[in-house]
Amino acid sequence: MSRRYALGSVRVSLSPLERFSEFLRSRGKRLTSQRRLIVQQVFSHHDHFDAEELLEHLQELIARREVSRPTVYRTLGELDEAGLLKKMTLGGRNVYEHDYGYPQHDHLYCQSCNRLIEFQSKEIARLCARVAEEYDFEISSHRLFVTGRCAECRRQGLLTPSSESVKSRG
Amino acid sequence: MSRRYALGSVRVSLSPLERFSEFLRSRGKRLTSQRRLIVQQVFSHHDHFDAEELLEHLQELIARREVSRPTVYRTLGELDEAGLLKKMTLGGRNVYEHDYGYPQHDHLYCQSCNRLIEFQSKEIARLCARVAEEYDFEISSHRLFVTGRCAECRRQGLLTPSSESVKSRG
DNA sequence: GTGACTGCAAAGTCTTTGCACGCGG
DNA sequence: CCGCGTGCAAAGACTTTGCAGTCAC
Repeated sequence: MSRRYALGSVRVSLSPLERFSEFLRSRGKRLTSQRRLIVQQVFSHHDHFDAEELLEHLQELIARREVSRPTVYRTLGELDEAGLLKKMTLGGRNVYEHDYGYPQHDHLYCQSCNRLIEFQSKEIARLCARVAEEYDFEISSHRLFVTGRCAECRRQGLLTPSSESVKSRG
Repeated sequence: MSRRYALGSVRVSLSPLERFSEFLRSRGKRLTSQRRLIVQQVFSHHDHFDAEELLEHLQELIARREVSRPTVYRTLGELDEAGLLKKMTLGGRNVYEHDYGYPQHDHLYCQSCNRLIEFQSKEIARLCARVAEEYDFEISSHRLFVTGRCAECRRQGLLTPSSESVKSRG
C-alpha cells in the first residue's frame, strides 16, 4: 500500500502544530514540549489509532520521562476539541483519526481484521440533511459505519474477529 | 408521547422469550429463572437502555438475590448474540435496543438531551450496498448516527450536553 | 513571577472473570 | 445427576483526577 492518504488531502495553510498552537493561545493555554511531541507523533503519518497505540509509539519518550500517559490522554482530548482529530468509539475504546487537512469521509469496518477503510459519498450528507429537515433537527455531524468483511479477509477465509488494534487502510 | 413504538413493529410469530428460549436450546444453554426475568424486563417496553438502567429497573430483584449484576451483563450479551437486542456504543458505554419484531432504522442523536430519535430510510441501505460493491466488501450491517440538536432543545436554547442516561423518543 | 501543566499514583467507571454452590434438563 | 449457570468478590481494561512541583509566557 503506497498511498498513505487514502482520500488525498485538503489544502490547509497552517501545519497541525501551528493550528494547535493557535487554538491553545485562543484558550489561554500553553504550547508545552509535551504537547509539541504528541502532535508531532500523531501527525507523522495518516492512520487511525487509539491511546494505547500512540503510547506505544511514544514509549521511548515516556521511558525518558519526557511525556506521560495522563498527558497523552489530556492532549488527545484537546486535539479533538481543537478540530485536529476526530474521536470515535470502536469496541469500547476511543479511536482517533486526522480531521485537519483531511476530507469528510465514512468507514467500512472489517470485523475480521479490524481495519477501517475510508470512503467518500456526497449522498450521505444529502440524505442526512433531508432527514434532519423532516425532524426539525440541527445536524452537527454524522457518522456512518458499514460493518462486515473486507475483500482480503474473505479471500483468506478469515471468520474470527482478531483482537489486534485498529488499523487503517487506504 | 403516546406512541411507544416510534416506527411500528414487524410481525413475528414468537414472543421474545420464546425466541430466546429457542436460541438457548440450540446452543445447549438453559432457560433459567434469571434469564426469564431479564428478558421480561427488557421487552416490557420499547426503549434504548444501558446496563445501568436495566439494573435499576431490576433493583428489587437484585435486592432479593433473584438476579445479579454479572448475570445481567452476561444475559445482555446473549440477547445480542440471539439477535433479540442490538448493541451499540454511545459515549463509552454499551447501549441496547430491541432488534426483534422491530424494523431496521437509524438514529438522530441529540447532544443536548441525549435522546435517540429513530428514523427509517431505504436509501441508506442502497447506498451502503453500492459502496460495498465498489470495495468488494461483504456487509453484515450498517449504523448511521446523525449527531446534533433536536427541535425541542433548540427551542429551549439548551447548549450544554446533559449527563443523564440515554432516552429514546418516537 | 504566576498560574497553567506535568508526572505520579491513585481512583473512577464500566464490564468481565474465577470459583464453589445450585439448579435446569 | 451432570454440568451449565449463578452470585459473590475480585480483577480487568481504559480513562480520569488530586496534588505538589515545574515551566511557559
